[in-house]
Amino acid sequence: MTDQRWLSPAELSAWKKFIAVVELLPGVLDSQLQRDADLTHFEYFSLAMLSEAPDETLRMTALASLTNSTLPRLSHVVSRLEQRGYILRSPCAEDRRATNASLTAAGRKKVMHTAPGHVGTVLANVISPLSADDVNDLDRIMGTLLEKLDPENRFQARGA
Amino acid sequence: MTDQRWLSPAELSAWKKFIAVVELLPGVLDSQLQRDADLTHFEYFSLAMLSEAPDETLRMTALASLTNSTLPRLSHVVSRLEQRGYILRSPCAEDRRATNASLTAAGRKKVMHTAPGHVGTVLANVISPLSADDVNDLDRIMGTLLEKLDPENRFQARGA
DNA sequence: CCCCAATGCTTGACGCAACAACCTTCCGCC
DNA sequence: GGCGGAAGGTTGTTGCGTCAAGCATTGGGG
Repeated sequence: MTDQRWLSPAELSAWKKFIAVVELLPGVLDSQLQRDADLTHFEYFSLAMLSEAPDETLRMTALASLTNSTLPRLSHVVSRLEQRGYILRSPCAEDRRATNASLTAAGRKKVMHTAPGHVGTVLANVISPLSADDVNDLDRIMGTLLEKLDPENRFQARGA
Repeated sequence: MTDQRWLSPAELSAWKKFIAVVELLPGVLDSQLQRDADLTHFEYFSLAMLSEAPDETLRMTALASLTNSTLPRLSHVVSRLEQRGYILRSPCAEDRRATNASLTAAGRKKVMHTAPGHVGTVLANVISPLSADDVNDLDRIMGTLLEKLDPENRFQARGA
């Protein structure tokens, strides 16, 4: 904390732009999903993780790890998604403390129906403005940062 | 929305990592500031913007633009910071609808005292892991994205 | 000169996230 | 085999962000 180095001009420039993007991007994603599917990005992401899981089912803890959320937060969100009919909770046979969350047919349909618009937003706002080289650089840089921010690789548990 | 292109493997890889960082980074920044200064990143950023402004004073609208927030949000946050003695509100002479927000002496001290730790966190988690080339690439890529996400350049009103 | 729309900001109500407290089940150990 | 601690989830409370009004001021057109 007494590491009293400041940022160089080049570093400061990059940092300011980076933090601006970090603040703005979630709003863009959330707005589109909210408007078109009445889902937050976190809700969509949770459903998407389930849709990619074997049997479209995950333990709460596993899903919390994949979505980088706390268990209490996930529990609340899953409760809402369950009430809306997208997710079904069931006790886990192997460990009776645990709860499995599974995608319902309606949930699967919701994800499939929502994905194109979301992907379109990502393309329009992030991918399309960048060149192929930019995308590679972005991949490399974010990979480096993830090693710092998420050492256990919980978030990126699924392969590149 | 019927632009039914999907993401290429390279794009998908970059996107997954990027979104992971976007989700994780705010938490890292907020945690450090909360722990060491009892401030959210947004509160710190607001104070920092004021500290760089002429007379350490800005109209609410101008500050909202710099911090990329809505006016209601800013109004609430400024109310809290005012109660804590870091900011003073005063009516604007030129336009009696407007409100000026100024840094108090305590607010200035708070920013000066908080900045080093915050910069240290940024260095440790974002800048240090990257090479000089990485930083340049990051600057270029985020600049490109900002043109899409913030066309009016409100967020980056101050020079690079 | 007056009216009316637009601007600048504030306030109140509601929803979601973080934190803490709690209950249940599992497991290691004696 | 039963005791204590750890792991897995759920439930309340508090705090912040968003949205919808609302009030005051300004500026432009009749």
